[in-house]
Amino acid sequence: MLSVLRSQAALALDTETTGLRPWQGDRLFSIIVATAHDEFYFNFNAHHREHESFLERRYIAEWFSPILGDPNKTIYKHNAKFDMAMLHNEGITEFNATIIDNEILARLYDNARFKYSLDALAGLIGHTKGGLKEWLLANGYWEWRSEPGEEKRSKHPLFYKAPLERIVPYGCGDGRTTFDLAVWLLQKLKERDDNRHPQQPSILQVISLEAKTTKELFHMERHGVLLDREYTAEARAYEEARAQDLRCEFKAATGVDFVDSAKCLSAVFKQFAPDDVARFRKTEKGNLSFKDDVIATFQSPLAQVVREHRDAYKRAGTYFSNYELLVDDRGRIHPNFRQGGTKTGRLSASDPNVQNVTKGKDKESRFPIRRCFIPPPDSFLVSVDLDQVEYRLMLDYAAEKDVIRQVVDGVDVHQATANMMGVDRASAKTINFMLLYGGGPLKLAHELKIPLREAKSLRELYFDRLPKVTSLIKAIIRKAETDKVIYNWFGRVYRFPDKRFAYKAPNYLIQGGCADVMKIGMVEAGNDKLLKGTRSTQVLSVHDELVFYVHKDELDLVPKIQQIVEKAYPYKHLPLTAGVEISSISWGDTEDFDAWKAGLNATSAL
DNA sequence: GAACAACGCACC
DNA sequence: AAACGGTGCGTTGTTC
Repeated sequence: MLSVLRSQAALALDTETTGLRPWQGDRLFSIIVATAHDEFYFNFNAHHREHESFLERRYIAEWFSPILGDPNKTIYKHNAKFDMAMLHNEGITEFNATIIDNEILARLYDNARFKYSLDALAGLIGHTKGGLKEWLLANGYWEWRSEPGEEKRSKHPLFYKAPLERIVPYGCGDGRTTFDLAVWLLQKLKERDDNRHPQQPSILQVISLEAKTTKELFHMERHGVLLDREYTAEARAYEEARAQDLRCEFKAATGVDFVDSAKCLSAVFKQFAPDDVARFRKTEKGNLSFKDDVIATFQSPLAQVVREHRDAYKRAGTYFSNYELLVDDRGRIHPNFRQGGTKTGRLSASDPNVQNVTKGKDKESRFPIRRCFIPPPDSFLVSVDLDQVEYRLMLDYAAEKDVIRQVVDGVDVHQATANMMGVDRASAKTINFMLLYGGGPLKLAHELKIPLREAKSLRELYFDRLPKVTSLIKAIIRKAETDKVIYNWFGRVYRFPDKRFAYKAPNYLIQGGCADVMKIGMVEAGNDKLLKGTRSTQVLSVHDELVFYVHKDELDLVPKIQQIVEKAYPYKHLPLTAGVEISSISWGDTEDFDAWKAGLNATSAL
């Protein structure tokens, strides 16, 4: 059987596991391999020890390392990084095979589907996923379990206890679907590619970049980011106490138990702050809105209590306590970077979402959240951040020479726009955002707090002074409407079957274009390339920012990383630039790299 | 209990 | 004619 598998150029591989937390103790108990014609079920489940398909767990690495370590093999998976993590737990460390993730292929095939689960995609090739979960729940193979940090319990299906006559066909079915789906998607993508305009870059290079990105992300996730557990615990306690005090204050003032819901707030504010009621705005669904910018204008001090409570409660819950629940026993957090998570090609992050960690004014708070994330003892935390990458890409695409000349000379992008228009920088920045996001005059008027008439004439002024950007945006929308498909600079494709959404096309093109710049940067600067064999590593990606741990003896890597990221985009008119920040303390304490270095030299000269 | 809608809010 | 893009996550309240 092994020689059969080792002779295959392409295999689908799937695992079955005790749970969804590879870094917090869950283990695989079976491996399913599918070839073009067959499926193989490998059972490592001690629960089925007596069954003839049972194998000792220690054989996993011996059997599967040669397959996953073979650079000439292609492995198809669904949610590849998860299986890689589970395999890594069994001692498989080399992933030299090309790993193709169906979710990512499916995004390239059609970026606007509602779901990308194996279940949802199986329909594309006429397969249906077996409903083992439902069967387990209905037949007593479950137990009550509560999520970490949660009180309420829910029924948890016990896959590892499932009878073999159920789980083997189920697992093999998934393996079959994974293989066939990958073949089908690759075929469809190649057919399209063959019919593309000769000047369009091939989708094959996008697929190849994504495959490399999968490995880099796996490496980042496996390594994880170090959590300052003492700080996090202290911060959580502080914010929880603050929230508690505010709830008491609310109760004392109103006699009502605080609940942050429209029901509670509307009752309370109508009674205690009738003057503010006049200012009430409505939500999209026509209900009373209690958004921060609404209640910030309230006269009633109760509104301030609510605002404060929201802040404390969110910091304690969404950030600090969540980190404590997700940290492993080595003090590391392993965020999940979802490679097929967005319509544009960006990454998304979850468990925790490290891409929405508060920034900016958060630095002045008692416990800034970014301080939770620290470098290891002998390393620095280095952040490389592309400067206004979306605007710059748009200017380069548009070849808007006058603005570009200013920017190349060192003028900030928004200031350069402001100079062209003869308006202030803030207005120019808002307009740039509008353009990038496809906003209309109404939104512009709202953002700048000016009458609609003025917003319209401001737009006209922009169109007049930056004609190249304007015509670029119009051309992209027109192309999306007529061709129903557009390609970014790297060859990533976006479909617009419905004309009504063509206004999103410029945003997809720019946002997704930047995403590919960053993916190239990640791979080139990553743990398989520049950082291979070093004591430094890449740890996080936040859209236009990459975060590294750079060992103290390897600081010469910093300018190299910076250069790689800046050079990732082959510009025509306007090069990209990246800012570098560094800290020996935390993500919340970074300072400009050059200034830091100058300070270091000054100190050592003493 | 589970699933969903609605809301609000953090980021780029 | 009119449209601000892309995310993840926590809580509340409703419904089955």
